[in-house]
Amino acid sequence: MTTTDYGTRQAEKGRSSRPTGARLDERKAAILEAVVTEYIGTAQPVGSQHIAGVPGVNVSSATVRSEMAALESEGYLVQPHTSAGRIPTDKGYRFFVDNMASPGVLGPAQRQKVYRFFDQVHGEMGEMLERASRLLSDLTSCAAVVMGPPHDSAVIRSVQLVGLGPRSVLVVIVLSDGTVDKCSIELTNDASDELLEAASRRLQSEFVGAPVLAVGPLGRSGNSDVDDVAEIAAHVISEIGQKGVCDQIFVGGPSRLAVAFDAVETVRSVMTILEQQMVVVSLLRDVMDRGLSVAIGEEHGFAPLASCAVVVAPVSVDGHDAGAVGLLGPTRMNYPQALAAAHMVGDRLGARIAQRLGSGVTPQTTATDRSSDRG
Amino acid sequence: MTTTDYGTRQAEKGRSSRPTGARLDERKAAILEAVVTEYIGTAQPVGSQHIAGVPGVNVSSATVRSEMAALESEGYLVQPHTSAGRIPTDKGYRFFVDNMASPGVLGPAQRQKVYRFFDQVHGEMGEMLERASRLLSDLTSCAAVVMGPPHDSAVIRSVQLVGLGPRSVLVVIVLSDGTVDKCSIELTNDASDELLEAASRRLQSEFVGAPVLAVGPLGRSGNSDVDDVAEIAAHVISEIGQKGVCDQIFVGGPSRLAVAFDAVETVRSVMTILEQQMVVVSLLRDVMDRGLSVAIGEEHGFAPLASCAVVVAPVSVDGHDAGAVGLLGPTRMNYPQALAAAHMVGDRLGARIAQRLGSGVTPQTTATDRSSDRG
DNA sequence: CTTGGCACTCGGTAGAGTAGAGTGCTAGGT
DNA sequence: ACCTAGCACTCTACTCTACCGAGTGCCAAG
Repeated sequence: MTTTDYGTRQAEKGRSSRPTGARLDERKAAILEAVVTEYIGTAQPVGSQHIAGVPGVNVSSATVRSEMAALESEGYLVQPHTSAGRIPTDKGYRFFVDNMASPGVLGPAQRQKVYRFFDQVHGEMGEMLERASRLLSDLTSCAAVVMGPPHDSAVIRSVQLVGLGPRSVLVVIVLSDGTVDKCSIELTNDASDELLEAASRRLQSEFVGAPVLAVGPLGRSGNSDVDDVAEIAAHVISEIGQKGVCDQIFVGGPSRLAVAFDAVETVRSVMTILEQQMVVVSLLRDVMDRGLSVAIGEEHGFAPLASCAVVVAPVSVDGHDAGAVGLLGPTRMNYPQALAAAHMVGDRLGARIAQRLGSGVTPQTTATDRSSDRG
Repeated sequence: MTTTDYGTRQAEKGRSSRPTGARLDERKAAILEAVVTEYIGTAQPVGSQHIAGVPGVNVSSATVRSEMAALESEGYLVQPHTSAGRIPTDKGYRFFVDNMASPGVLGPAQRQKVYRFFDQVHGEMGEMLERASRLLSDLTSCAAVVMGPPHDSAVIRSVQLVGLGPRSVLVVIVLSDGTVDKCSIELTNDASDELLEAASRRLQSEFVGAPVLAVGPLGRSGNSDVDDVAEIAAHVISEIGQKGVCDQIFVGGPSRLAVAFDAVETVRSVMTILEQQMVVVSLLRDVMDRGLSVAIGEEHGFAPLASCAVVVAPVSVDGHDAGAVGLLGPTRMNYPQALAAAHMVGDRLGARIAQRLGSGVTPQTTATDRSSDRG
């Protein structure tokens, strides 16, 4: 047999490994990686035979078995039941993710999709984010989340009052990040177009250029009618600033969850979560604040999503936080692909926003960025 | 054997009924109704015994059996297999819906929810519609769709150009129905604030008060810089008008589908449909154009939704089309409840929009409307 | 025309048996 | 000291069978 001679003595494994499994010797790592890869692909418990053959693990199934038993006792794998194959635990996935060779590459077809998307995308910011969420979900077959830039660093570019009915006024503000927010208010008295015009001018001169978070009460100018209207408007503007980021979230392809999970009950509960924007936002922020780009299973401390993994990638414009993209899927999601897709889309999105805003990001940065990804 | 002679002559039931079953005698109708009601509640095939007892059908199970057999041969019921109970066909549901005693009433708790919602709801139009879709899905445990007013009757109230970057401009338009639409454009040359201001004024004077559909090419005014910008802006505005209604659609509670259908495959395909706004819009419009408020199974001619029923209710403001609300669920959905909820929310929504816009709808109309529903 | 009775049908469930995948252990080889 | 082939064992998934029960259609009596 060809199996007679192999890595005779790749043996020093158990020696160098710390008890809690902070580090695994090379062969264990290779086996774990093979198990995870296989399980991600098939969703079936992986037996030692399937692993014995893969390149990088040129040992017999018997050896694999004993290594797998060790990996199980260290908490990286579990058996659904005796005499079944092994399944990775959250800890197993975590090791896999942390030790992934490359950050992962998208297939050429998928990268092409991304490039074409960002070449073609146009229209308004929200629309772009929404379509980006669909792109991401398309690439990864996961549910995707795209979170727009937080308002807290945004500056007001325009304030306008538009009369809709005699006492009904729409306050429209445009922020420097390209988002438009709006809120309708009801007045106690009829307001003429001239009055609204005057109030608009007052708000413009007061607030344009100011950070949206800095909007506060307005001093009286003397014209009490104008002041009344402007005061109410200033109030809702500051409210908009407070509520901050929550508006700007787009979920793409939740239906992917229905195919990713086979238990209907799981689908239902996960989708219910996804419908609660606040929860999703805080989940993503929390993961990012902890400096992670992947949260697996219970790592995010959010019980209803214990069977899910979350992948996040920041979007930054000129070094500033400009939101994030995220992926939600089963813990056995394709991490290399998901990470690659999330980071690539996140990068591109940031570059696109920068370009659109004509902010400090230079064309070179974008170009370099891009060629490095292509090469 | 008992099998020696049968089919004596309970045969003449076929006699009085028209071949296509346009009309059913009272007892058949009562039995059909009982079967549908029971099936809606339990999702289990309904046997003759369960029906024999219900008020309105005070006959023995044997009689019910023969009537059910007749109903089956007329196409109102089917048996999943011999010696199972009966399940309504689409035709059966159709009869049920068309002959429902009342348009259906919501339970007091649910009506209370609706009233509270419309008392408390505030903020901008889109937000209200979105929250309404959640309300509806809450009330009915179906996926809900709320479609905003079509733009085609809307008049432009305001046009504004806001500079975001040196060559990046956001076109913001406010329509008379309270919606705000926006689109960013890229210029080939840098534009100063003054230039944008001038172009804004030009667009304002040209288009404010005009129906959004009437926006067309702009004549030259002489100042070519201003004209260039204004022309591009006019173009995107007319595009916004064209794309019309598609922006304004809100889907609430798609996760309900995951509990309503037990087959994961069905969940996936239906949800995929729901993610395609265009399709949903045309579906609702189509059903409404055919003068229906319910489309059951294959009635809507949309194969992927053959196992679904769609309930729609128009939203009208002062007699004009102002969108619609819809519900999507399994064909065995609770039609009385769904119809009642959809119509009630549709009505209230129309009244609320009217009130907000201060349009021709008088306070009385609203008040009457409301008390009639309450009484 | 209705109803109780009866024979029949057929899906769902429970139990037994089997095949197969996978394991842990051990003895032998390098 | 480690790897590997072989082997006995375990346990799930699947099949087959029997059976229960809900439900039906038909009939004969009221």
